[in-house]
Amino acid sequence: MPAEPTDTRASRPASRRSDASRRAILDAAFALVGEVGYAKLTIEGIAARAGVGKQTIYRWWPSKGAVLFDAFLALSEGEDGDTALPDTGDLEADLKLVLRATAAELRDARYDEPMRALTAAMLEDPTLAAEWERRLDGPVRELKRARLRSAQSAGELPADLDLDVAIDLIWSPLTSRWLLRSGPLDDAFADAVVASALSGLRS
Amino acid sequence: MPAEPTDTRASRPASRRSDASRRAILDAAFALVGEVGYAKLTIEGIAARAGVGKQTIYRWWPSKGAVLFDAFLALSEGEDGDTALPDTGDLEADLKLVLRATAAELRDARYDEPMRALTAAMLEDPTLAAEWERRLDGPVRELKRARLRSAQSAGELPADLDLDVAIDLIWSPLTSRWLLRSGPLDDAFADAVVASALSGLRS
Amino acid sequence: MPAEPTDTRASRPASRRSDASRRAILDAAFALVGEVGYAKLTIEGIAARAGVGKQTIYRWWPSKGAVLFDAFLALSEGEDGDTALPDTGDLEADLKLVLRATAAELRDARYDEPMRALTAAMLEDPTLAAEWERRLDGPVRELKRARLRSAQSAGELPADLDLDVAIDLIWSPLTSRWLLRSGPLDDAFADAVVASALSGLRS
Amino acid sequence: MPAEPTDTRASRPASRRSDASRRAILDAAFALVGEVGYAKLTIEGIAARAGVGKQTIYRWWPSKGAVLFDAFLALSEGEDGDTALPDTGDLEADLKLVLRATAAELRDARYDEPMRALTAAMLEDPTLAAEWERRLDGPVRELKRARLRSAQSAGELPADLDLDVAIDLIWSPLTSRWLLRSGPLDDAFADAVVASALSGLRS
DNA sequence: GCTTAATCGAGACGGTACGTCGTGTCTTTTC
DNA sequence: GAAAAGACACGACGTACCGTCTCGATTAAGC
Repeated sequence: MPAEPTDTRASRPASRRSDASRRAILDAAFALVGEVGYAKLTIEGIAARAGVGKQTIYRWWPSKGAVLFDAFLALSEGEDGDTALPDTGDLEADLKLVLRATAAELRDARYDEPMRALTAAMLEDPTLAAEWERRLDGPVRELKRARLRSAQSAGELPADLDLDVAIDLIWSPLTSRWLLRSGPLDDAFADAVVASALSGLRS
Repeated sequence: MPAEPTDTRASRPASRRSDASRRAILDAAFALVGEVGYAKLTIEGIAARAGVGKQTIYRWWPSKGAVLFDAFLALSEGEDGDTALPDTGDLEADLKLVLRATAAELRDARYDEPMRALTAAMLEDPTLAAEWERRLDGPVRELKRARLRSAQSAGELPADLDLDVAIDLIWSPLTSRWLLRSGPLDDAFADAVVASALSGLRS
Repeated sequence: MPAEPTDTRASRPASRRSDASRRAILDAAFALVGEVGYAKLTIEGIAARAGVGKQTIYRWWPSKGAVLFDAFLALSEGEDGDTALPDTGDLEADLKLVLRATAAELRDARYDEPMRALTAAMLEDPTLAAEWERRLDGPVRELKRARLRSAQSAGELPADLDLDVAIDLIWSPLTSRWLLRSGPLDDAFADAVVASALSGLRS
Repeated sequence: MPAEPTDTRASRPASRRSDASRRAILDAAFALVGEVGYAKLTIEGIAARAGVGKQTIYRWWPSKGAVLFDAFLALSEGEDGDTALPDTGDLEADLKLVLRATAAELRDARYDEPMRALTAAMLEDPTLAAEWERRLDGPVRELKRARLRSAQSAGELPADLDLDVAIDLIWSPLTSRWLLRSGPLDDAFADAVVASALSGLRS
């Protein structure tokens, strides 16, 4: 994984690393994985597509999974406005909104294959999974926690609720269906999951 | 994937296929994937371990993922006693029992890596995922549905409940945590998920 | 090599060997070697072309070279009228006639590639070469010797001439040029070789 | 075949080709073909023996025959002192000397099998034969021609003699016997061929 | 502004595995 | 009991990538 991602704004003192090559590699990796899938993604292919020597990739990344990972990071650094989940005071409505948006993204052809590839990479490489947890999933999970805590303060959720269990209950049905394509990822499903999770299956 | 799995009892007249080789290949694949992981699992390695020519694998399976898949099938055909989920009349207790058992299995070193590998294979090959759905996950899901229907009859669950959503709500937190190693898979987690899913987070 | 070739006219008592298959194999081998060359000639290819099981070939021949060899035998058994070289009393004229005919045959596309193939087979397999010597080249060489002996009787050649050296001197330039394609195989060359061999390079 | 053979003395700027690997491959090919014969010579075997990746062979040579060919070239580049045939003024004696030496070389176990293999390769691949003609046989033939021309100047041979026919007449009996093992390659044979060729079979 | 060392593109290298083809042996079924 | 058919263990094919290693040629730093 690349040394330091977040302090791009600041100094960057000692490195003569070519940013043009870095971007070309990341873009090529993202584009390629969407075309051929993770299994057929190769370092050589990325290098050729990016117009870059193989060594330039090996110098900065330990594996194709790590390249792919950084391609995702670069993507989310582009947007990254979402510093918080919506909080209108109506938890159920807010969650439905969020899950519908997530489902839409997972249905988007541009992201489906690459994210599936990244998931495959993490399945086979625990260090990637840990990095994902630290850099992307962790922060997002904290946002989710914050929204649920807000609901606790508002009395919408019990104060002693285990937030990690709650988050899994709300979000994992979506990712689960997506990963194994075991059902449609539509708004109705998102709504049903939120409603059921909040009110319980028992009436 | 081999043509006919279930009619092993009957004739099998037209094929000169060697059953000894088939078993050796399946066993070797299962053992190897536990040792080296899915990414480093190779057809050549399986053939060598099984004492078999590569062609014998290529003749009957289209990919290493398909071999792995059949290795799992062979495994579950061995046991296959579980024709139903426990039904004591107490849904919550029964589900806790089942989820605890599932969690235990996912924690078992003998199955963790191979199942992770199979999941990776299915992520990269939709036809494998479909086959998995048809042959293993589908039947199991039907057992789950049956148990929930029984609970509906007993008045433990509302009659108009969407059973597919319910099943996802109950089981996906477990698989989700397992896949990305995002938390412990202990009995407490299993219990908490079942309780929350049934009673709702709002309670 | 097949057991007994020459007594085909007579009994054939104990063998249930299929003559149709034998002919089909020999024809297929001869045709195939003309199309793809010796290196790419395969037992499987011959069997497929002949509509015959591989085992039928392995049962009766030890190698693809042996099959090819028999294909040639079958060919020359068809003709085999030439029980003697022409003997008009004029040795030089007779030899020119014979060498021109040989050169013409070597130029014939139908025989060039197959004979080249057979030569390659003999280069790599001394037992084939020995068989060739015994069954085809030997008898032919005896015909040549007979013609030269006749010339000795007629006083055209010295009585103490080493006939084997003489035969090599007359015939090997032709085969040599043919094998390595080191020059044209036309009538002029044949004539020049005969003239030079008989009269000597010195004057 | 490698691009430039003769300008080894000069720069060689543009190629990053490893000379150590090249030599190892050539040596391995020559050694192996002497041990197992041409038919059982494999690229894989050469690579293994040379301690080299297969791709390094495929990168620089189109076939095993071409490798073998270069192995011979490398050999003859080592010696290559023979810039002319002996010329004592006595053509017959000189030719006997040369043919005896050639016969001795063909009898030498170190060269017999490899040269036979190279001949087989050329039989099956006309481009190899052409290259052989251009690089080895051609120059040698020029030396022969030069010696015969010298004999013409000295009045030992007629001025209008076709030198190509003469060369074939003198040298092909030797190669012919060698190739098909149709007789002994001793000094007596060499002497008889030279004497007969020069003086003619008709005494 | 000059130099000098890290980085770049390119690509050869020793390897491993790919998926295919042919070998020679074997077994099963048909004639 | 030979023949067609074809599965099998084996081994080589020729290709694709791996990750490492030179090669000059930029190229940006610090002297």
